[in-house]
Amino acid sequence: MRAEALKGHLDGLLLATLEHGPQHGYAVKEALCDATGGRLDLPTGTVYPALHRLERAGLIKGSWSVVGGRRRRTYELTEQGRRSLAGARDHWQEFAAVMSAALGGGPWPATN
Amino acid sequence: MRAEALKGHLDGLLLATLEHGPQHGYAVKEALCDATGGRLDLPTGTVYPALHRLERAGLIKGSWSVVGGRRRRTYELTEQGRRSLAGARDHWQEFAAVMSAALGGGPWPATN
DNA sequence: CTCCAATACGTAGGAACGCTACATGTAGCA
DNA sequence: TGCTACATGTAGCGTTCCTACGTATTGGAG
Repeated sequence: MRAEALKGHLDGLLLATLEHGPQHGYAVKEALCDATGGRLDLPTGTVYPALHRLERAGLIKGSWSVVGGRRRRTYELTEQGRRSLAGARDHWQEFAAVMSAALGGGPWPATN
Repeated sequence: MRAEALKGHLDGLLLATLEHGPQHGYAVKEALCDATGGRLDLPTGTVYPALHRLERAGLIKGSWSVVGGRRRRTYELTEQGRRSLAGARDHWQEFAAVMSAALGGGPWPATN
């Protein structure tokens, strides 16, 4: 998967992962990997800065804890984050429609 | 549409537009605008550098001409460009599948 | 005749993003 | 002892698209 392809779409993925409940960064990364059958195995250098960015933006809220001797920062969606996730889903629909219209080769990936 | 969303996906769109036949830059921009119902109205400062990039990469081939007193650079797909377009479509399918799997809220945009 | 929009090309500079590479530290197993 | 998995973090880089210009022609509105 091309690196640039993800740009602008990562935030939505992270928010969507946190929608299932509070998670720490490493768990988010693993959850995304699992949800996509290993096709989206993000480097930690991508995940952590993105989470920091989301927290600065007020879309998620983090809190430190220690589990099994390891420190964790657990994040959960804020109300604003929930709204942003809904917006991200809308934007994705829009973007996918535009891409499919312009890229051609079958409007929607049929059954795939 | 968020600016970042397009990153990494523009090349495929340009190649797909040129698949219908040779076009000059401005016409490509207009064609994309039309194909998407005006939802993708790219600035020329995005289109021209992208075409230059594709030409440098050997995916398209340009040639100058003059029509109605205006100089035009008409581009057409190279064989390599055709292969790259096929790859771009595959990558888009893959990417869209990953996004839908992780973003949730209905695997495919249903009937939309 | 003048002005402006549309057509048609171009570049410079900036902002944003994700990745690579590295650093730190714990737990657990061979 | 050494390695892997877990868990977090930052600095710097490369790519990409956008904004804001600049140039030039054609043709229509006023």
